[in-house]
Amino acid sequence: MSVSTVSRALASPDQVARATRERVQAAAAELGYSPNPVARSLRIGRTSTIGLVVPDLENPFFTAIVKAVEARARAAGYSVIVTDSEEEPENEPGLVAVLRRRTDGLVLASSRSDDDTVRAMVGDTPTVLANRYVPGLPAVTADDADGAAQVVAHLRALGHRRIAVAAGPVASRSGRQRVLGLRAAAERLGDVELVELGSFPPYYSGGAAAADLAVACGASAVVAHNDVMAAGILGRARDRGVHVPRDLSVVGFDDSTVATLLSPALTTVRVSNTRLGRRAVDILTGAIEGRPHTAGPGAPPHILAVELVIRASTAEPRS
Amino acid sequence: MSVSTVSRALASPDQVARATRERVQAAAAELGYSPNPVARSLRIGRTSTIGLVVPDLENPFFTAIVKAVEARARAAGYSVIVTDSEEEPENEPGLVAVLRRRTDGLVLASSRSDDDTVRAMVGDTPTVLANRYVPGLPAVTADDADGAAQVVAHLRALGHRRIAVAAGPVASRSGRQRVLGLRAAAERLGDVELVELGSFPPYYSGGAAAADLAVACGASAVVAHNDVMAAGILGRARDRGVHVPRDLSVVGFDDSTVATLLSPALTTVRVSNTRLGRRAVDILTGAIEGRPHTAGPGAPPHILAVELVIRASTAEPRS
DNA sequence: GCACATCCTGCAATCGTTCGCAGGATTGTG
DNA sequence: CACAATCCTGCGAACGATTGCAGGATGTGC
Repeated sequence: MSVSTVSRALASPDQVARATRERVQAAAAELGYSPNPVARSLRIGRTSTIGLVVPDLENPFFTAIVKAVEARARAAGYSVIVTDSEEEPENEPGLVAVLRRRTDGLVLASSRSDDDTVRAMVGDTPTVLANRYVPGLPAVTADDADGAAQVVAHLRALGHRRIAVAAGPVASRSGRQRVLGLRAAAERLGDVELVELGSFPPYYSGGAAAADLAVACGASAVVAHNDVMAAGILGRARDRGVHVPRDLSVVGFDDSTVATLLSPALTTVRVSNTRLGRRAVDILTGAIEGRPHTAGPGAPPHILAVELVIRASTAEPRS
Repeated sequence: MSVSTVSRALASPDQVARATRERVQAAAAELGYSPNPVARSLRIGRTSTIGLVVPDLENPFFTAIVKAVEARARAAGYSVIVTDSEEEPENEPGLVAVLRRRTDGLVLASSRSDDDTVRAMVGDTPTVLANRYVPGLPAVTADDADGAAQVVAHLRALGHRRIAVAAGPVASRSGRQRVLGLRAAAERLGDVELVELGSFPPYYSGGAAAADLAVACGASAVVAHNDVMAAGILGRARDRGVHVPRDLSVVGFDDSTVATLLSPALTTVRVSNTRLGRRAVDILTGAIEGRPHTAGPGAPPHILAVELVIRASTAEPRS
């Protein structure tokens, strides 16, 4: 029996006679044989592997993406090579360059590089952007602006009229969208005043710093760029004897795992990175396998709905 | 010029004349050529890729390992394929089977499978266990027992004499080691009494459940299996009006990112999964590249020292 | 019994490298 | 100038699969 027959028996069973096929399969099972994926990749030109680049593998915001991407890719028969750009834009091209050679396509999460650099480094490799938009490339993002609008509506309904914003890094797409969304919503409503603070580093320390400014400016509520900063606000407020939510309402973004761990549990905008990651993989595998593009070039980004999760850190203002 | 010359010019520059070498390198730079890693892997029989299996890619305990493994592997010229076993032991053999074919070696973090299954599924693939020990396989673990001893010493020094333990899953190696270590330390000291509660699921909810039992049993301090459970204890204590640390001291394990986010900030045993992941990769790449084994078969596991980080959740007991 | 269609199977090329081997070019030495 | 030693370079065979193509075996109909 020749290797070609074996190959066919395993890969396209209907092309070989039943007797032969069964003989092959029995032998394969007995010997524990399975085709060498490296050789297979070389011949067919596909590796069944995708690459994922994130700025920080330990940041809960990204770990949710990693988990979702890995799960979805595995379900679709792909392995995932992950890399950490360590928040440095200049690391990205190098990482992408090695990934392009070993994978069939890429998911770039929150790329910190500018539009042209992104386009140049991915070249013609099938690529999907997550939480980032570059004209000409498929992308999936959360509807941060809408989340911001929901936050403003929620706080206003509770009676807040003066709301502080603890902004995150300006380089972050979602950071900008969130501030823009809050600003737009406040203007639309007319009777709520927005006090923009920052920007702050998106860590606990940044939140702590913002807390003092928020209290000082007389706001009855503060919206943080993300949950971790909200944690910093909570911690600093407690240290200063400012009671949350009685004296100050606090809202986060992301609904990361810490949101429920804090006390009071955090009111936050849930951006489902699980869905985001899944969707990115679906689009990517579609492009790789040549299925009709859900996202042609020039298509708008897929925007996922977000959801305001109300917990214990927001309440009516005191007076 | 033949392909072999090009190959040599790029891979082993000293084997080709300087003039040719420079000509090749110039051309390669101009055309943006680099050898196809897939073909290379096929020929030399190595993929420069390692596989990493973790029970949950989103659990902060493991994300620290993922981050460290990826960083160290990248520095050593390897890519990392990650997979999530979803806390199901029965998923592991399948994942390992596909990884073995595509990678040069594996890191198995906190494998949930029993010893024989672990040995069988990895076969002769170079493998390093992280936070798990199976006789005959290289392993690196944290010194949980010592961490437990440090906790007991700390609490006893503060004046605690009745300490509750909120145990985690019995299937977890570190879970067992921690309880065993606490028990041994208490017995050694003689004058502190250990009240063992649980086991509980290692989540916020498990901690909350443990909190009530701890308060009821009259302990002045409680040691949780990990930081997330400690967060649950903190949250439940606040809801019930039990003040931490005045009425109850709380200690966690892991020093994960949440430890500092909580308030009061958590006293916890820092097990450096960064060092753990790094060390695992060092041993693995050593084995792959045939360097003198730091860990021969039958060698004891590498045990990393841990460190008690004292923050605000422990204090002298009230009376 | 023959022509023809159908179905399988094997041959051989191919994917893009690496590397042992041999031979040509170059250099050095007497 | 002859000869040996040294140094490069190219040839061609792997690595382990997939797949177009051709031909042998088998089956069908008349």
